[in-house]
Formats: sequence, structure tokens, C-alpha cells
Amino acid sequence: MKELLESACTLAVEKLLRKSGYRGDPFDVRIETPRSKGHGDFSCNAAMLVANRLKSPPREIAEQLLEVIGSADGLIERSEVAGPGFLNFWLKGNQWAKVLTDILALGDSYGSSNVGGKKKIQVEFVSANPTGPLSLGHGRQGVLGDCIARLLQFAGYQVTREYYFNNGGRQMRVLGESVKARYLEILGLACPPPESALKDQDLPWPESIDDLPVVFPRDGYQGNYIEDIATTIHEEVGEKFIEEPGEGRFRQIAEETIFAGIRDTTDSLGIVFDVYFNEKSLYENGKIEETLSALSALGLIYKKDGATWLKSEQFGLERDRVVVKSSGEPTYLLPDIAYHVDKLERGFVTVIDLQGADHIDQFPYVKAATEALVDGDNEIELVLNQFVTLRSGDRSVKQSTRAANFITVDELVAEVGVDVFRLFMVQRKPEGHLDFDLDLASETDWTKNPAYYLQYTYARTAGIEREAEKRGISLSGGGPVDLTPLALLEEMEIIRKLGEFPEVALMAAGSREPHHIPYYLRELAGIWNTYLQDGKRHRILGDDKEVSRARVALAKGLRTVMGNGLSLLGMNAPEKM
RNA sequence: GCCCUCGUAGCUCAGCAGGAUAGAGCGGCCGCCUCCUAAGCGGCAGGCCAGAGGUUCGAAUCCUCUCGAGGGCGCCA
Repeated sequence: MKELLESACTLAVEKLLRKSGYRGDPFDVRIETPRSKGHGDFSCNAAMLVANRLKSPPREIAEQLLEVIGSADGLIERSEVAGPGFLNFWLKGNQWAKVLTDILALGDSYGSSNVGGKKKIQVEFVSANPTGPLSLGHGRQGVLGDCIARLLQFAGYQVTREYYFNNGGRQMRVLGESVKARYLEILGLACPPPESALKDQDLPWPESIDDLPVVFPRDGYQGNYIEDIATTIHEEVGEKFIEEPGEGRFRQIAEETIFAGIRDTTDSLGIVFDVYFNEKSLYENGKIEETLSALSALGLIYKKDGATWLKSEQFGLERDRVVVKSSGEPTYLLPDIAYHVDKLERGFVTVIDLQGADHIDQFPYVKAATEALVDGDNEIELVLNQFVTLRSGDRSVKQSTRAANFITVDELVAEVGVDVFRLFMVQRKPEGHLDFDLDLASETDWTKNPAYYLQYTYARTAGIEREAEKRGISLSGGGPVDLTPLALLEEMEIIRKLGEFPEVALMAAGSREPHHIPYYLRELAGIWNTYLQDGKRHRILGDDKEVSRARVALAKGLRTVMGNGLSLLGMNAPEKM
């Protein structure tokens, strides 16, 4: 409907321009929904845009435009020129009925589209290495990535959710050694390092205490989960592993345990990955070598100080970077490039990487090198997400994996529930900091909690529909519902809001910004609850059967949109609360 | 020093392909259930949109600079 109006306005503008002999670029005429109700259902800024070109006052042009547009094939009830030259339009009532009819007919798929044309798109996120349980930063990224994936699916893309990990290298060795150290400590064969030395890098690291060696590595993993794993191993094998090297069974068991834990966590969040991509496979199938020689063939590689460098300055980037260390071992950069080449070769039109702010620096290098290697118009995109702080009262605690006090996703989900967790993690724009308000999230007075507010609105409406059934007011059967009784201003406003949903969903998908969805839903719920509350003026289930049926249809429309929105967020939509 | 992100109500944040009186939640104050879910609704208070310039019919939104917060600038990942 908005599209119809837009094309009517565009046509009118073109007509005026032609008359004046203008031959330049077309203007981007835009229809928007005005903030204020007094400004009609839709408004258009065309007259102001063109005024400069036509050298006449905008209001005058606006008048001329309105004459050309007329009723736009019976779409428009009334129109006016307002303010500096806005065109304001009021639509005919039956136009709104059409919107509602659409919603009821489409149900779950209302708001979805096929702009993606079933093209393949990939979202890579979380991608935490199995060195510890997921932190809140990972949790945020998990929810964000999953919501972006849901939005893209809704927009008609064929989406792959992917998790990239690296279970080799130094960090995994340190992990194994950390577990072994704790194991030896349990057996009384080693002494734990002093707290003070763990906290302060400048303090000396003791080799032994009370004749017991300190085995725990200086940069070891300090979390409690390490001791848990060591305890389990001890319970199962007793002293048998004393001679076992840290990077052997210890490393392996730790990795398996931790990875299983990570999968449990993502499962509990309702996130399902299609692909787990192991960095190691790039070594095994020769992709690393291939990538290196391909870069070399393009003259992008040189040797210096015994290392192999990427000429990234050629891409206009800050500096050149090492891809193979003098030890012969690749840096993270090379496999990362190889990985992205592999992604593009798998035929995705767009590859979206979610990355924490601490990885921002590397992305341009990976992108530039990969695009140099792969022809085609497919794209690599970055969605940056900043850190999470957990706030309670006046205390704000920054969450980092290093710190001993860091809270895991599992712990927070246990505290507030999945739905609240998901909403809170997704309701800020990705690139902004996120202050997780623990007090509000775990609010026992649920009236204050925004997650429950949305769900309650859904449940409340479902309840009304149940009551309608009970009273014999049914939408099914009895032919199409006559919607003409919906004539109140509030009702038009609700339908107009419902009509915005497809646009909001599309915009959120296109900008990779899921947070628009909760804001939209909150607004929708707001006007709907206001409507429901004023039961003295308009009850849904009243004496007039025809009016009641129409209003139940409105309720169902509301619940459909609310449900579709919640589903985009991966939240439950309860029928009862 | 250089780069990225962010500065909007007491707090946490929307709004930023420029648009008509700047929004929401939480917190504060005042009201509203013989009525389909009050897990709700209405109202009040609270703002030089960090600051200064510029671009134009029009700027919270675009450009430049300053200040402030966070992150990054390894042959770590």
C-alpha cells in the first residue's frame, strides 16, 4: 500500500519535472509514517526535494503535486499540504481492512519476503575455541548471530549458521597443562601457585613451595572448570595419569568436556549450528599451502627477518603483517584467509562474520586478502559487537575471560531464563556496549520486565480469543469476516502499526540489526494494551456480534504479528501465563 | 601517537538513507480493576541530543575540530 502511494508520488513528481524541462537524475521520493497522528497516515517530502530544482516555493509545488495525484486510484480519502511543504495523506478505511485480511491469510509467514531469492548466505558467530565455558560476550554474539540468521531466513535467504574453531596450538597446550597441574595438586604432588602471583604479572613466579613443585603454568587457565575437569579425571583414573603429558590425554579430555559444555549452552539458548568448521581441516586438505602460494602468485608475499609477510599496505591498510612466523608456523592470519576463501568458494553471496571488538583490527586484512584471491561479487561483511558488562545496583562488572569473577552464559541463563536472556542480549544495537541490567532481568515483579511484557501481551490476547470461542464468536466458519465495523481511530492506528511489520523485519535483516524488532514489538504492544485497557469504550467481546467478530479478527492479527516477531527473536510465545 | 566504536531524561538505551512539538523502559510522584488476563492503563516531573564550527529551506541525524568513555594497534588468537 505504501508502495502504491510511493509510485503515485514519484509519477507526479516526474510529470512536473518533465513539464519544466528537467532532465537530470530522478529524485528519491520517500513516503514515511509521520510521528504525529495529526499528519495523516502517510506523508511525503517530495515537494521540498524538488523545490530547489524548480525554483518555486515548496508549498506551491505541493499543491500541484496533489492535483496530479488526486485520489491515486481510490487509495486516498483526503490529502493536504502542511508545514514547509509536506504532503499528508489519509487513506480510505477499506485500505486498512485489506492489511488485516492479509495478515490473517498469511499467518506465520506475514512479514516474510523473498528479497533473498533463496540465495545462500552465511552467518558465522560465537566461534569460541574450546578453552572454557562461554562468556557473556559469546552469549551476546550467539543471540545476535542467531537472530540475524532468523531475520535473513525470514527475508528469503538460505542461511547457514557456522561455528569456526581451532583446537590446536599453544592455547590448547596450555589448557592441557593447566588441567594436569590441577590433577597433580589433587594428588598432593604439586602446589598451587599463590593467588597474588596469578593476579599480578610483575610478581615473581615460584618454582616450588614447601618442597612441592608449582606445575601450573604462569599463563594457565584459572577458572573453576579446570579443577572440575581435573577432579573428574582423578575420580576415574586415580593416579594412572601421573606420567601422562599435559598435552596428551589431559588436553584431549579437557577439550571434549569443554566443547560438550559449549554445545549444551548453545542448545539451551535455542541456537543450532549447521556447520562446525575446524581450522585443522585447512591444514589437512592443503588449503593453507594453497592460499599461501596463491597470494605469492599475486606478488603479495615477501620474506623478511626469516618470516613471511603479507603486503597488506598494498590494500591501503596500515601495515604489512606476518603470515608465517620465522619458526615456520603460520600466524592466525593465514588460516583465517584460507578459511574465508573456502567460504566464498562454497557459493555464499554474502558471508557475515560476527566479531568482538577485540578482533576488529584483523578483519580488514582478512577481507582484503580474501577478496584479492577470489573473483566474484560476493561479499564479506563484519558485524562488530562490543563487550558486555553486568550491572547490579551501582556495581558494574566488566566481563572478561581472564578475570576470575567472570560469569558464564549458563549461570546467567539459570538466573533469568532463556527468553529474558535473549531479549536483553539483542535489544541493543550490536556495535554498542551492552550493560546487562541484572536487577531488571531477574525482576520478580514481572510487570517491569520487558521480556514478560511482550509475552504477556501475546498470552493476554490468546486468552481473549479463547474466551471468544467460548462465547461462540468464531472466525472460522461463517465465511469471510466483515471488517467494516473496525472504524475507531485506535483500531486504524493498530492496523497501521501491524502493517509496518514487514518493513521493520526487512530493515532489521538488511542492516543486520535485530534490535529494531523488540523496539517495534514494544510499541505495538503498547498501543494494543492501551486499547484493551479502555474496556469501557470498546470491548472486544460485546453485545454486537458483528463488531465482536471484527475485533477478534483484529486480536488475531495482533497475535500473529506479535508471535512472528517473538519468533524472530527466538523467544517463546506462551498461550497462557 | 594512529585506528575503530560510543557520548540523547537521574539510570539503561531507541531514533541517525536530514524533516513538522526529541521517544521508550527503569527509577520518582498522582490516579485507574462490580468490566475479554491490572503481569495492565492514564497523567505529572525530568533534555542547550557532550561542546564548537560548517553544509541547507530544515541537523540529534551529514562534514571538520575539541573534550570524554571503551576497545585495538605482536613473528598471540
